[in-house]
Amino acid sequence: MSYCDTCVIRNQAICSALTTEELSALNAIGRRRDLEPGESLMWEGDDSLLVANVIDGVLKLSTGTEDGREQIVGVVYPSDFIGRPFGATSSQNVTALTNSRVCIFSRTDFDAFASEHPALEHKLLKRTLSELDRTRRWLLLLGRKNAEEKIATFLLEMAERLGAGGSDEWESPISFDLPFSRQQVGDILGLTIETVSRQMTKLKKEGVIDLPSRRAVVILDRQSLEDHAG
Amino acid sequence: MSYCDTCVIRNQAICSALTTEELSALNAIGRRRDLEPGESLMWEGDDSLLVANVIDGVLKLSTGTEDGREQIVGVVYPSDFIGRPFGATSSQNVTALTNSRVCIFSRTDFDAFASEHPALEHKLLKRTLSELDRTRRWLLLLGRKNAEEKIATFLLEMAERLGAGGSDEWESPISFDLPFSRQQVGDILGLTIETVSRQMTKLKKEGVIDLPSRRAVVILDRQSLEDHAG
DNA sequence: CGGTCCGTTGAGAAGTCTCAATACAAGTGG
DNA sequence: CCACTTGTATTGAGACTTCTCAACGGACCG
Repeated sequence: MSYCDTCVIRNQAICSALTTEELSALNAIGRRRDLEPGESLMWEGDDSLLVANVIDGVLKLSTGTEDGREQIVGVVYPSDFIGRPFGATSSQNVTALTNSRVCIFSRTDFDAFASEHPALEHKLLKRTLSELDRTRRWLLLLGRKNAEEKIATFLLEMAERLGAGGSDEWESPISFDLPFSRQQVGDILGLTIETVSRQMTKLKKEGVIDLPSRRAVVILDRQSLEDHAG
Repeated sequence: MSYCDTCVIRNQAICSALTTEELSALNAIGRRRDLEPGESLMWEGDDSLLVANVIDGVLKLSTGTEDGREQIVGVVYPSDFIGRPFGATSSQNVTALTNSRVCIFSRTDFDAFASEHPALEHKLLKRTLSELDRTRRWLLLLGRKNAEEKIATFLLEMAERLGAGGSDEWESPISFDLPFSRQQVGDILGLTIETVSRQMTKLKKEGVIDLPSRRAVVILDRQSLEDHAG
Protein backbone atom coordinates (compact mmCIF):
# COMPACT_ATOMS: atom_id res chain seq x y z
CA MET A 1 0.00 0.00 0.00
CA SER A 2 1.54 3.27 -1.15
CA TYR A 3 1.10 6.73 0.28
CA CYS A 4 0.86 7.97 -3.28
CA ASP A 5 -2.47 6.18 -3.88
CA THR A 6 -4.31 8.66 -1.74
CA CYS A 7 -2.02 11.64 -2.33
CA VAL A 8 -3.98 14.82 -3.01
CA ILE A 9 -1.29 16.22 -5.29
CA ARG A 10 -0.79 13.01 -7.27
CA ASN A 11 -2.09 14.68 -10.42
CA GLN A 12 -0.57 18.13 -9.99
CA ALA A 13 2.99 17.49 -8.83
CA ILE A 14 5.78 16.16 -11.04
CA CYS A 15 4.57 12.70 -9.99
CA SER A 16 1.81 13.02 -12.58
CA ALA A 17 4.42 12.13 -15.21
CA LEU A 18 4.66 8.60 -13.81
CA THR A 19 2.67 5.43 -14.31
CA THR A 20 1.29 3.59 -11.29
CA GLU A 21 4.22 1.18 -11.32
CA GLU A 22 6.82 3.92 -11.58
CA LEU A 23 5.07 5.78 -8.84
CA SER A 24 5.33 2.88 -6.46
CA ALA A 25 9.08 2.76 -7.16
CA LEU A 26 9.29 6.44 -6.31
CA ASN A 27 7.17 5.89 -3.24
CA ALA A 28 9.70 3.33 -2.06
CA ILE A 29 12.48 5.94 -1.84
CA GLY A 30 10.34 8.72 -0.36
CA ARG A 31 8.82 9.43 3.00
CA ARG A 32 6.46 11.98 4.42
CA ARG A 33 7.25 14.61 6.95
CA ASP A 34 5.18 17.21 8.78
CA LEU A 35 6.52 20.65 9.57
CA GLU A 36 5.35 23.28 12.02
CA PRO A 37 5.43 27.00 11.23
CA GLY A 38 9.01 28.22 11.55
CA GLU A 39 10.50 24.76 11.14
CA SER A 40 13.17 24.47 8.44
CA LEU A 41 13.75 21.65 6.01
CA MET A 42 17.11 22.76 4.65
CA TRP A 43 19.63 25.55 5.11
CA GLU A 44 21.54 27.78 2.74
CA GLY A 45 25.06 26.51 2.19
CA ASP A 46 24.39 23.03 3.51
CA ASP A 47 25.06 19.99 1.40
CA SER A 48 22.08 19.30 -0.81
CA LEU A 49 20.86 16.11 0.85
CA LEU A 50 17.13 16.39 0.27
CA VAL A 51 14.55 17.25 -2.31
CA ALA A 52 10.80 17.21 -1.73
CA ASN A 53 7.30 17.79 -3.01
CA VAL A 54 4.97 20.03 -1.06
CA ILE A 55 1.80 18.14 -0.17
CA ASP A 56 0.19 20.77 1.98
CA GLY A 57 1.05 24.17 3.42
CA VAL A 58 3.12 27.18 2.40
CA LEU A 59 6.91 27.40 2.72
CA LYS A 60 9.39 30.16 2.06
CA LEU A 61 12.77 29.98 0.34
CA SER A 62 15.17 32.58 1.70
CA THR A 63 18.75 33.78 1.69
CA GLY A 64 20.46 36.35 3.83
CA THR A 65 23.55 38.44 4.32
CA GLU A 66 26.07 37.80 7.08
CA ASP A 67 24.76 40.73 9.11
CA GLY A 68 21.25 39.32 9.25
CA ARG A 69 19.34 40.96 6.43
CA GLU A 70 16.98 38.46 4.84
CA GLN A 71 15.43 38.18 1.40
CA ILE A 72 12.66 35.71 0.58
CA VAL A 73 13.47 34.40 -2.91
CA GLY A 74 10.50 32.13 -3.40
CA VAL A 75 7.28 30.86 -1.89
CA VAL A 76 6.06 27.33 -2.52
CA TYR A 77 2.57 25.88 -2.36
CA PRO A 78 1.08 22.38 -2.56
CA SER A 79 2.38 20.37 -5.55
CA ASP A 80 5.49 22.56 -5.89
CA PHE A 81 8.93 21.01 -5.88
CA ILE A 82 11.64 21.94 -3.34
CA GLY A 83 15.39 21.51 -3.34
CA ARG A 84 18.32 21.39 -5.68
CA PRO A 85 18.64 18.19 -7.70
CA PHE A 86 21.95 17.60 -9.49
CA GLY A 87 23.76 20.08 -7.28
CA ALA A 88 26.09 19.77 -4.34
CA THR A 89 24.81 22.52 -2.09
CA SER A 90 21.44 24.03 -1.39
CA SER A 91 21.45 27.75 -2.04
CA GLN A 92 18.62 28.80 0.23
CA ASN A 93 16.81 28.11 3.48
CA VAL A 94 13.47 26.36 3.22
CA THR A 95 11.13 27.12 6.11
CA ALA A 96 7.49 26.31 6.75
CA LEU A 97 5.18 29.29 7.15
CA THR A 98 2.10 27.26 7.99
CA ASN A 99 1.63 23.71 9.18
CA SER A 100 2.96 21.79 6.24
CA ARG A 101 3.38 18.29 4.92
CA VAL A 102 6.10 17.35 2.45
CA CYS A 103 7.16 14.22 0.62
CA ILE A 104 10.93 13.88 1.02
CA PHE A 105 13.56 12.10 -1.06
CA SER A 106 17.27 11.73 -0.59
CA ARG A 107 18.74 13.94 -3.25
CA THR A 108 21.02 11.24 -4.65
CA ASP A 109 18.16 8.72 -4.76
CA PHE A 110 16.01 11.25 -6.55
CA ASP A 111 18.76 12.17 -9.01
CA ALA A 112 19.19 8.53 -9.93
CA PHE A 113 15.46 7.97 -10.26
CA ALA A 114 14.96 11.11 -12.32
CA SER A 115 17.81 10.23 -14.66
CA GLU A 116 15.99 7.01 -15.49
CA HIS A 117 12.60 8.65 -15.96
CA PRO A 118 12.70 11.27 -18.71
CA ALA A 119 9.02 12.10 -18.33
CA LEU A 120 9.69 13.12 -14.73
CA GLU A 121 12.64 15.27 -15.76
CA HIS A 122 10.50 16.81 -18.46
CA LYS A 123 7.89 17.87 -15.89
CA LEU A 124 10.60 19.17 -13.62
CA LEU A 125 12.14 21.12 -16.49
CA LYS A 126 8.85 22.80 -17.33
CA ARG A 127 8.30 23.67 -13.69
CA THR A 128 11.81 25.06 -13.35
CA LEU A 129 11.43 27.18 -16.48
CA SER A 130 8.19 28.64 -15.13
CA GLU A 131 9.80 29.35 -11.79
CA LEU A 132 12.69 31.08 -13.54
CA ASP A 133 10.23 33.30 -15.43
CA ARG A 134 8.44 34.14 -12.21
CA THR A 135 11.69 34.92 -10.42
CA ARG A 136 12.87 37.18 -13.24
CA ARG A 137 9.63 39.13 -13.05
CA TRP A 138 10.39 39.61 -9.37
CA LEU A 139 13.74 41.18 -10.32
CA LEU A 140 11.86 44.00 -12.05
CA LEU A 141 9.78 44.52 -8.94
CA LEU A 142 12.78 44.64 -6.61
CA GLY A 143 15.01 46.67 -8.90
CA ARG A 144 12.68 49.25 -10.36
CA LYS A 145 9.42 49.56 -8.46
CA ASN A 146 8.72 51.84 -5.52
CA ALA A 147 7.11 50.77 -2.27
CA GLU A 148 3.55 51.49 -3.38
CA GLU A 149 3.97 49.56 -6.63
CA LYS A 150 5.62 46.69 -4.80
CA ILE A 151 2.73 46.33 -2.37
CA ALA A 152 0.09 46.58 -5.11
CA THR A 153 1.88 44.02 -7.29
CA PHE A 154 2.30 41.72 -4.33
CA LEU A 155 -1.37 41.88 -3.35
CA LEU A 156 -2.44 41.15 -6.92
CA GLU A 157 -0.19 38.12 -7.09
CA MET A 158 -1.50 36.89 -3.75
CA ALA A 159 -5.07 37.38 -4.95
CA GLU A 160 -4.31 35.27 -7.99
CA ARG A 161 -2.87 32.47 -5.90
CA LEU A 162 -5.15 32.54 -2.90
CA GLY A 163 -8.13 34.64 -3.81
CA ALA A 164 -11.77 33.85 -3.46
CA GLY A 165 -13.99 36.37 -5.20
CA GLY A 166 -17.54 36.73 -6.43
CA SER A 167 -19.19 34.86 -9.29
CA ASP A 168 -17.02 36.55 -11.87
CA GLU A 169 -13.31 36.11 -11.34
CA TRP A 170 -12.77 39.76 -12.25
CA GLU A 171 -15.44 40.98 -9.92
CA SER A 172 -14.59 42.71 -6.69
CA PRO A 173 -14.27 42.13 -3.85
CA ILE A 174 -11.59 39.44 -3.67
CA SER A 175 -10.59 38.35 -0.19
CA PHE A 176 -7.89 36.13 1.22
CA ASP A 177 -5.67 35.58 4.24
CA LEU A 178 -2.00 36.28 3.77
CA PRO A 179 0.21 33.39 4.89
CA PHE A 180 2.80 36.04 5.84
CA SER A 181 3.51 38.40 8.69
CA ARG A 182 4.29 42.03 7.87
CA GLN A 183 7.96 41.23 8.41
CA GLN A 184 7.79 38.44 5.86
CA VAL A 185 6.02 40.67 3.35
CA GLY A 186 8.91 43.07 3.85
CA ASP A 187 11.40 40.25 3.27
CA ILE A 188 9.65 39.38 0.01
CA LEU A 189 9.48 42.95 -1.29
CA GLY A 190 12.81 44.26 -0.01
CA LEU A 191 11.12 46.73 2.34
CA THR A 192 11.04 47.33 6.08
CA ILE A 193 8.05 46.33 8.14
CA GLU A 194 7.17 49.98 8.71
CA THR A 195 7.10 50.81 5.01
CA VAL A 196 4.89 47.78 4.35
CA SER A 197 2.52 48.87 7.07
CA ARG A 198 2.36 52.47 5.88
CA GLN A 199 1.69 51.55 2.26
CA MET A 200 -1.03 49.09 3.18
CA THR A 201 -2.67 51.65 5.41
CA LYS A 202 -2.47 54.16 2.58
CA LEU A 203 -4.23 51.80 0.15
CA LYS A 204 -6.85 51.16 2.80
CA LYS A 205 -7.46 54.88 3.34
CA GLU A 206 -7.82 55.32 -0.42
CA GLY A 207 -10.52 52.65 -0.42
CA VAL A 208 -8.61 50.30 -2.73
CA ILE A 209 -8.36 47.51 -0.18
CA ASP A 210 -9.69 46.66 3.25
CA LEU A 211 -7.77 45.07 6.11
CA PRO A 212 -10.37 43.49 8.41
CA SER A 213 -7.74 41.69 10.52
CA ARG A 214 -3.99 41.29 10.71
CA ARG A 215 -3.66 38.68 7.99
CA ALA A 216 -6.85 39.28 6.04
CA VAL A 217 -6.96 41.36 2.86
CA VAL A 218 -9.96 42.37 0.76
CA ILE A 219 -9.41 43.88 -2.65
CA LEU A 220 -12.24 46.36 -3.10
CA ASP A 221 -11.14 47.93 -6.39
CA ARG A 222 -9.04 45.62 -8.46
CA GLN A 223 -8.62 48.02 -11.35
CA SER A 224 -7.32 50.72 -9.07
CA LEU A 225 -4.90 48.26 -7.50
CA GLU A 226 -3.60 47.38 -10.94
CA ASP A 227 -3.11 51.05 -11.67
CA HIS A 228 -1.06 51.33 -8.50
CA ALA A 229 1.05 48.31 -9.51
CA GLY A 230 2.82 50.20 -12.31
CA MET B 1 28.75 19.07 -43.85
CA SER B 2 27.37 20.46 -40.60
CA TYR B 3 28.05 23.77 -38.92
CA CYS B 4 28.26 21.86 -35.67
CA ASP B 5 31.45 20.05 -36.71
CA THR B 6 33.49 23.16 -36.26
CA CYS B 7 31.36 24.80 -33.58
CA VAL B 8 33.48 26.24 -30.78
CA ILE B 9 30.80 25.59 -28.17
CA ARG B 10 30.09 22.02 -29.31
CA ASN B 11 31.38 20.66 -26.00
CA GLN B 12 30.07 23.34 -23.65
CA ALA B 13 26.51 23.98 -24.78
CA ILE B 14 23.60 21.61 -24.27
CA CYS B 15 24.62 20.06 -27.61
CA SER B 16 27.32 18.17 -25.74
CA ALA B 17 24.60 15.75 -24.63
CA LEU B 18 24.21 14.51 -28.19
CA THR B 19 26.02 11.95 -30.34
CA THR B 20 27.36 12.96 -33.72
CA GLU B 21 24.30 11.52 -35.46
CA GLU B 22 21.86 13.26 -33.16
CA LEU B 23 23.76 16.47 -33.59
CA SER B 24 23.40 16.37 -37.33
CA ALA B 25 19.64 15.97 -36.87
CA LEU B 26 19.67 19.04 -34.62
CA ASN B 27 21.83 20.89 -37.11
CA ALA B 28 19.19 20.24 -39.75
CA ILE B 29 16.57 22.25 -37.86
CA GLY B 30 18.90 25.08 -36.77
CA ARG B 31 20.54 28.01 -38.47
CA ARG B 32 23.10 30.62 -37.52
CA ARG B 33 22.52 34.29 -37.17
CA ASP B 34 24.78 37.24 -36.46
CA LEU B 35 23.65 40.16 -34.35
CA GLU B 36 25.04 43.66 -33.98
CA PRO B 37 25.15 45.50 -30.65
CA GLY B 38 21.66 46.74 -29.85
CA GLU B 39 19.95 44.26 -32.15
CA SER B 40 17.20 42.17 -30.53
CA LEU B 41 16.40 38.54 -31.06
CA MET B 42 13.06 38.43 -29.26
CA TRP B 43 10.72 40.73 -27.38
CA GLU B 44 8.86 40.52 -24.09
CA GLY B 45 5.27 39.46 -24.60
CA ASP B 46 5.79 38.14 -28.12
CA ASP B 47 4.90 34.60 -29.04
CA SER B 48 7.77 32.31 -28.18
CA LEU B 49 8.84 31.41 -31.71
CA LEU B 50 12.57 30.94 -31.22
CA VAL B 51 15.13 29.42 -28.93
CA ALA B 52 18.88 29.61 -29.44
CA ASN B 53 22.37 28.82 -28.25
CA VAL B 54 24.88 31.62 -27.89
CA ILE B 55 27.96 30.88 -29.98
CA ASP B 56 29.77 34.13 -29.44
CA GLY B 57 29.13 37.49 -27.79
CA VAL B 58 27.22 38.80 -24.79
CA LEU B 59 23.47 39.41 -24.73
CA LYS B 60 21.11 40.85 -22.14
CA LEU B 61 17.68 39.62 -21.06
CA SER B 62 15.49 42.49 -19.93
CA THR B 63 11.98 43.48 -18.92
CA GLY B 64 10.48 46.87 -18.34
CA THR B 65 7.52 48.79 -16.98
CA GLU B 66 5.06 50.62 -19.18
CA ASP B 67 6.59 53.98 -18.34
CA GLY B 68 10.02 52.98 -19.60
CA ARG B 69 11.93 51.78 -16.55
CA GLU B 70 14.11 48.80 -17.48
CA GLN B 71 15.53 45.93 -15.49
CA ILE B 72 18.13 43.54 -16.90
CA VAL B 73 17.16 40.10 -15.60
CA GLY B 74 19.98 38.06 -17.06
CA VAL B 75 23.15 38.19 -19.10
CA VAL B 76 24.15 35.35 -21.39
CA TYR B 77 27.56 34.32 -22.69
CA PRO B 78 28.83 31.80 -25.25
CA SER B 79 27.36 28.30 -24.77
CA ASP B 80 24.37 29.66 -22.81
CA PHE B 81 20.84 28.86 -23.89
CA ILE B 82 18.26 31.53 -24.78
CA GLY B 83 14.50 31.45 -25.02
CA ARG B 84 11.50 29.77 -23.51
CA PRO B 85 10.96 26.18 -24.60
CA PHE B 86 7.57 24.63 -23.79
CA GLY B 87 5.97 28.02 -23.31
CA ALA B 88 3.70 30.17 -25.41
CA THR B 89 5.19 33.62 -24.83
CA SER B 90 8.66 34.92 -24.23
CA SER B 91 8.84 36.85 -20.99
CA GLN B 92 11.76 39.11 -21.75
CA ASN B 93 13.62 41.01 -24.44
CA VAL B 94 16.86 39.48 -25.69
CA THR B 95 19.31 42.03 -27.07
CA ALA B 96 22.93 41.76 -28.19
CA LEU B 97 25.41 43.89 -26.24
CA THR B 98 28.38 43.01 -28.41
CA ASN B 99 28.69 41.58 -31.90
CA SER B 100 27.16 38.17 -31.38
CA ARG B 101 26.51 34.93 -33.16
CA VAL B 102 23.70 32.59 -32.18
CA CYS B 103 22.41 29.23 -33.32
CA ILE B 104 18.64 29.52 -33.76
CA PHE B 105 15.86 26.94 -33.68
CA SER B 106 12.16 27.26 -34.17
CA ARG B 107 10.72 26.78 -30.72
CA THR B 108 8.28 24.09 -31.79
CA ASP B 109 10.97 22.18 -33.69
CA PHE B 110 13.22 22.39 -30.66
CA ASP B 111 10.45 21.28 -28.29
CA ALA B 112 9.79 18.23 -30.42
CA PHE B 113 13.47 17.40 -30.74
CA ALA B 114 14.10 17.85 -27.02
CA SER B 115 11.15 15.67 -26.09
CA GLU B 116 12.76 12.84 -28.02
CA HIS B 117 16.23 13.35 -26.56
CA PRO B 118 16.20 13.01 -22.79
CA ALA B 119 19.93 13.63 -22.50
CA LEU B 120 19.42 17.05 -24.05
CA GLU B 121 16.58 17.85 -21.69
CA HIS B 122 18.73 16.69 -18.80
CA LYS B 123 21.46 19.17 -19.75
CA LEU B 124 18.89 21.90 -20.18
CA LEU B 125 17.38 21.08 -16.80
CA LYS B 126 20.74 21.37 -15.05
CA ARG B 127 21.43 24.64 -16.79
CA THR B 128 18.01 26.01 -15.88
CA LEU B 129 18.43 24.99 -12.24
CA SER B 130 21.78 26.80 -12.10
CA GLU B 131 20.30 29.88 -13.70
CA LEU B 132 17.47 29.84 -11.18
CA ASP B 133 20.00 29.71 -8.33
CA ARG B 134 21.92 32.59 -9.83
CA THR B 135 18.76 34.65 -10.34
CA ARG B 136 17.64 34.04 -6.76
CA ARG B 137 20.99 35.28 -5.49
CA TRP B 138 20.35 38.42 -7.51
CA LEU B 139 17.07 38.91 -5.62
CA LEU B 140 19.07 39.31 -2.41
CA LEU B 141 21.27 41.89 -4.10
CA LEU B 142 18.33 43.90 -5.45
CA GLY B 143 16.19 43.62 -2.36
CA ARG B 144 18.61 44.05 0.48
CA LYS B 145 21.94 45.49 -0.59
CA ASN B 146 22.85 49.17 -0.79
CA ALA B 147 24.48 50.84 -3.77
CA GLU B 148 28.05 50.24 -2.60
CA GLU B 149 27.42 46.55 -1.95
CA LYS B 150 25.66 46.18 -5.27
CA ILE B 151 28.60 47.62 -7.20
CA ALA B 152 31.16 45.54 -5.29
CA THR B 153 29.16 42.33 -5.76
CA PHE B 154 28.70 43.10 -9.43
CA LEU B 155 32.39 43.74 -10.04
CA LEU B 156 33.32 40.50 -8.30
CA GLU B 157 30.89 38.54 -10.43
CA MET B 158 32.22 40.20 -13.58
CA ALA B 159 35.77 39.39 -12.51
CA GLU B 160 34.81 35.76 -12.10
CA ARG B 161 33.27 35.62 -15.57
CA LEU B 162 35.63 37.80 -17.52
CA GLY B 163 38.69 38.31 -15.41
CA ALA B 164 42.31 37.84 -16.37
CA GLY B 165 44.62 38.04 -13.38
CA GLY B 166 48.17 37.17 -12.43
CA SER B 167 49.67 33.72 -12.05
CA ASP B 168 47.54 32.95 -9.03
CA GLU B 169 43.82 33.26 -9.61
CA TRP B 170 43.45 34.97 -6.25
CA GLU B 171 46.25 37.38 -6.87
CA SER B 172 45.57 41.00 -7.65
CA PRO B 173 45.28 42.79 -9.93
CA ILE B 174 42.45 41.32 -11.99
CA SER B 175 41.48 43.31 -15.05
CA PHE B 176 38.68 43.09 -17.57
CA ASP B 177 36.52 45.16 -19.88
CA LEU B 178 32.87 45.47 -18.94
CA PRO B 179 30.52 44.57 -21.81
CA PHE B 180 28.12 47.16 -20.33
CA SER B 181 27.65 50.91 -20.37
CA ARG B 182 27.04 52.68 -17.07
CA GLN B 183 23.34 52.79 -17.92
CA GLN B 184 23.29 49.03 -18.38
CA VAL B 185 25.12 48.48 -15.12
CA GLY B 186 22.39 50.58 -13.55
CA ASP B 187 19.73 48.45 -15.25
CA ILE B 188 21.34 45.33 -13.82
CA LEU B 189 21.68 46.65 -10.29
CA GLY B 190 18.48 48.65 -10.02
CA LEU B 191 20.36 51.96 -9.72
CA THR B 192 20.58 55.18 -11.70
CA ILE B 193 23.57 55.90 -13.88
CA GLU B 194 24.68 58.65 -11.50
CA THR B 195 24.70 56.38 -8.47
CA VAL B 196 26.68 53.77 -10.39
CA SER B 197 29.21 56.40 -11.41
CA ARG B 198 29.56 57.82 -7.91
CA GLN B 199 30.06 54.44 -6.27
CA MET B 200 32.65 53.37 -8.80
CA THR B 201 34.51 56.63 -8.36
CA LYS B 202 34.38 56.13 -4.61
CA LEU B 203 35.93 52.64 -4.87
CA LYS B 204 38.58 54.10 -7.15
CA LYS B 205 39.43 56.88 -4.70
CA GLU B 206 39.72 54.30 -1.93
CA GLY B 207 42.26 52.40 -4.05
CA VAL B 208 40.13 49.24 -4.26
CA ILE B 209 39.79 49.38 -8.04
CA ASP B 210 41.15 51.36 -10.95
CA LEU B 211 39.23 52.60 -13.97
CA PRO B 212 41.75 53.17 -16.75
CA SER B 213 39.09 53.74 -19.40
CA ARG B 214 35.30 53.85 -19.69
CA ARG B 215 34.78 50.13 -19.92
CA ALA B 216 37.95 48.85 -18.28
CA VAL B 217 38.11 47.79 -14.64
CA VAL B 218 41.10 46.68 -12.59
CA ILE B 219 40.56 45.10 -9.21
CA LEU B 220 43.52 46.19 -7.12
CA ASP B 221 42.44 44.79 -3.76
CA ARG B 222 40.14 41.84 -4.11
CA GLN B 223 39.80 41.23 -0.39
CA SER B 224 38.71 44.78 0.22
CA LEU B 225 36.18 44.54 -2.61
CA GLU B 226 34.75 41.41 -0.99
CA ASP B 227 34.47 43.29 2.29
CA HIS B 228 32.51 45.98 0.48
CA ALA B 229 30.20 43.36 -1.09
CA GLY B 230 28.46 42.59 2.23
C1' DC C 1 -3.76 42.28 35.45
C1' DG C 2 0.77 42.13 33.39
C1' DG C 3 3.39 40.27 29.65
C1' DT C 4 4.43 39.22 24.91
C1' DC C 5 3.90 39.50 20.10
C1' DC C 6 2.75 41.99 16.27
C1' DG C 7 1.34 45.94 13.82
C1' DT C 8 0.78 50.99 13.45
C1' DT C 9 2.21 55.69 13.74
C1' DG C 10 5.49 59.58 14.17
C1' DA C 11 9.86 62.27 13.61
C1' DG C 12 14.25 62.72 11.99
C1' DA C 13 18.30 60.66 9.43
C1' DA C 14 20.25 58.59 5.56
C1' DG C 15 20.45 56.99 1.00
C1' DT C 16 19.17 57.38 -3.63
C1' DC C 17 17.06 59.88 -7.29
C1' DT C 18 16.26 63.96 -10.17
C1' DC C 19 17.71 67.70 -12.60
C1' DA C 20 21.40 70.44 -14.28
C1' DA C 21 26.05 71.49 -15.48
C1' DT C 22 30.43 69.98 -16.87
C1' DA C 23 33.98 66.80 -18.71
C1' DC C 24 35.85 63.66 -21.82
C1' DA C 25 36.55 60.74 -26.07
C1' DA C 26 35.72 59.73 -30.69
C1' DG C 27 34.20 61.02 -35.09
C1' DT C 28 33.05 64.63 -38.90
C1' DG C 29 33.62 68.22 -41.88
C1' DG C 30 35.73 72.49 -42.80
C1' DC D 1 44.73 70.44 -37.78
C1' DC D 2 41.00 72.44 -35.58
C1' DA D 3 36.20 73.60 -34.42
C1' DC D 4 31.94 71.15 -33.80
C1' DT D 5 28.90 67.48 -32.82
C1' DT D 6 27.49 63.41 -30.47
C1' DG D 7 27.37 60.06 -27.02
C1' DT D 8 28.75 58.80 -22.58
C1' DA D 9 30.48 59.57 -17.95
C1' DT D 10 31.29 62.47 -13.93
C1' DT D 11 30.12 65.82 -10.50
C1' DG D 12 27.10 68.88 -7.77
C1' DA D 13 22.87 70.50 -5.26
C1' DG D 14 18.49 69.79 -3.68
C1' DA D 15 14.21 66.87 -3.39
C1' DC D 16 12.10 62.79 -2.24
C1' DT D 17 11.65 58.08 -0.64
C1' DT D 18 12.71 54.82 2.47
C1' DC D 19 15.00 53.55 6.69
C1' DT D 20 15.95 53.94 11.59
C1' DC D 21 14.71 54.62 16.10
C1' DA D 22 11.14 55.22 19.33
C1' DA D 23 6.55 55.25 21.20
C1' DC D 24 2.06 53.47 21.23
C1' DG D 25 -1.97 50.22 20.46
C1' DG D 26 -4.50 46.02 20.21
C1' DA D 27 -4.95 40.91 20.54
C1' DC D 28 -3.94 36.95 22.93
C1' DC D 29 -2.40 34.27 27.01
C1' DG D 30 -0.94 33.03 31.39
